[in-house]
Amino acid sequence: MSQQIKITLPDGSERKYEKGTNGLQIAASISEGLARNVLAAKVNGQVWDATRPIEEDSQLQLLTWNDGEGKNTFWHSSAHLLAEALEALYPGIKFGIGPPIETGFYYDVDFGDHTLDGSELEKIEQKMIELAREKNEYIRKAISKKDAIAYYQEKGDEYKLDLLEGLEDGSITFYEQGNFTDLCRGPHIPNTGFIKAVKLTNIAGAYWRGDENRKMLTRIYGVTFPKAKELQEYLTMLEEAKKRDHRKIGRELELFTFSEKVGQGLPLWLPKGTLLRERLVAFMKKAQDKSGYEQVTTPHIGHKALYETSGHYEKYGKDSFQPIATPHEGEEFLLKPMNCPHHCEIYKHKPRSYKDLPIRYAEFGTVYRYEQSGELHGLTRVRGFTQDDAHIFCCPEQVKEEFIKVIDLVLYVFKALGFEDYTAQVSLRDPENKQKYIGTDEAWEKAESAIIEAASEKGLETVTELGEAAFYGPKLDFMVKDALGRKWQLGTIQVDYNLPERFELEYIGSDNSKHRPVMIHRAPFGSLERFVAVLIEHCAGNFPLWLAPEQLIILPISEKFKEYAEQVKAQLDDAGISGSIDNRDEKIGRKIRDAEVKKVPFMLIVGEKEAAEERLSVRKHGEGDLGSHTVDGFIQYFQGIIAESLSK
RNA sequence: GCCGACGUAGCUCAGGGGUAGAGUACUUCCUUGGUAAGGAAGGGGUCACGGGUUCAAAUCCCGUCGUUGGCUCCA
Repeated sequence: MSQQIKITLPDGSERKYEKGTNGLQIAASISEGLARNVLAAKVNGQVWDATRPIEEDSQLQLLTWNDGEGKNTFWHSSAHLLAEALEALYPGIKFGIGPPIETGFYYDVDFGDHTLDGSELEKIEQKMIELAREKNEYIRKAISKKDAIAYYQEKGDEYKLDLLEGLEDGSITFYEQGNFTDLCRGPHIPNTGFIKAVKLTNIAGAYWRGDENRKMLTRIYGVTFPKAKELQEYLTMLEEAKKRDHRKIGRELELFTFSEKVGQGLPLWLPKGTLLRERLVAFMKKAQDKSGYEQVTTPHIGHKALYETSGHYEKYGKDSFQPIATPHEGEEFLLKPMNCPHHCEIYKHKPRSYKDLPIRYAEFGTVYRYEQSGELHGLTRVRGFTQDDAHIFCCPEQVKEEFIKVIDLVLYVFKALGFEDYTAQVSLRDPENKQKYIGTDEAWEKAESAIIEAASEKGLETVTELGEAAFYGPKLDFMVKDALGRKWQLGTIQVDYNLPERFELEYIGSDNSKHRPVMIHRAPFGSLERFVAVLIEHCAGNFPLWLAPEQLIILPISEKFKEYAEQVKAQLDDAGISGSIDNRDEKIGRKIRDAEVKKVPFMLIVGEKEAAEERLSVRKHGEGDLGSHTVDGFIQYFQGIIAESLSK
């Protein structure tokens, strides 16, 4: 007589099954459709193969493509399928690791002498589809460490042997599908037949174990789907994302450019891009003025001694732009990589009282950092950029309150610009590796708890990363994704107990003795460059009216109405609204099309009717004809939109 | 910095051992047109740069620079 086990489903219902029944069988007992879609089973909180027998009473959740863990399992199994195809096509190659990633999976492979060409990917995709059609089961096998080592020694795969070294005997499993066996913890989908659509997206080099001193393997990225249609949708989405690429839109809208002669990673802002920047700067200055900041201005270079004092020279000197020497005296100056040392010296220019604190110095400071050439990317990663930087000098008791105020400012900025989808990351130091950081344990602990408390008081949802702190202090970063889903850090708030120490900053307390202030570095945009890049991708170049570099354009029906167009322009100018006139010898349809393509928010069409009635035909970008308005009426409407978006 | 790919007109791209092509943009002319492309003509490129092979290189080879997808790094 067989034993029964009790299975509890997520809805709380309980069912009895024979001991040793697997997730797939349970699914089949519920519905055929469910059985067809089950990728894995979550048994008592652990993701298992759907085909793995369940031996005791358990909580069970059947995972499908709609579950993140289901997708992960699917892609992980796809990585194995890729490996199987590769082994069939390139016998003798060696394998590193092949995990699922946010979208898809990759496998790191050592091809020996062969260099994989992008044109070979199609052949590999076909092989994968061919193998998928065989519907080979993924078979889990426990194996002893000794046997596993023997297997890979025989195969000559030093990477798998390296991985095995870190594994404990008794917990090692192999997974086998078709003719391919891989060292793997699992879990996997029931069989390869679930994989219906395959796209290998790109090839890249990747160091074994991420260590640049080890061998570089060939990393093949791919993505797979249970339905061909979903692959099509994914590819369409990628194409749409490419259209939002800030590099493309930046060129088309004439916002910025790069020049080989000027140097890589050094953006050149064109007039329209500069206007956009200036609007952002004005916006930030206004918000900061309200929050008690004072603007300061400092030079682009600073004496080497300044950075020796700050500690930056010791830490980054070798990997920075090298010092600039004076011709005769041989004094050395550095291009400033950050503004804070300068601001510390401003703080120091006179004695400070506790009554002066907090002091908040803000500067749109342009800094220069030597970024590795391979790391440069459009405006998101450059070598010269302008931070919306500020440093708050306060007494220790004020840290949390100041921190909260800065969070408010960051959230205000994000809201005004429509960034709703961001993550807030608290970066703490790596407790295992404390010597990487400057400063005492006590100071670090104080700073870290101030951040955590401030974030929680603001109700901010945060993720915490150990080891991601700056060398001088913990921080709270705001990250936003670009069009292609790559994460970028924008706003940052960082507590610093270190620089005040190094610069010997002081204030006189109410007890008439000297005390050390705490510094908070903060930049809500992060850098204007990166912010603009992400903003462009966020709105696909359709900037909110108050930011648009070209807010409106007047389109005369024919040259007969040029004079009236000029008159309208003058009226708008008087109201502080600037716009140009399209006086080209083109039909109105053409002028409208060109303005639409340039994403100009408003088109004001003026012809016989409008000139006679002293009115405008208003057309809104992306929406079309808004009908006839008086000039004053339009001005009110226009200013109303701006006022509304800035009042949020 | 490392691995791979790419570099032809302002832009998007075709071509490919025998001194360069399209569309678009630009200029001029015709047209004076009412809500997403009116017509015609014309100008414009050391085919990234430097070497090599060859009777001949934009094309093949090597190097440099730049761009790009990753990796590593990121005050």
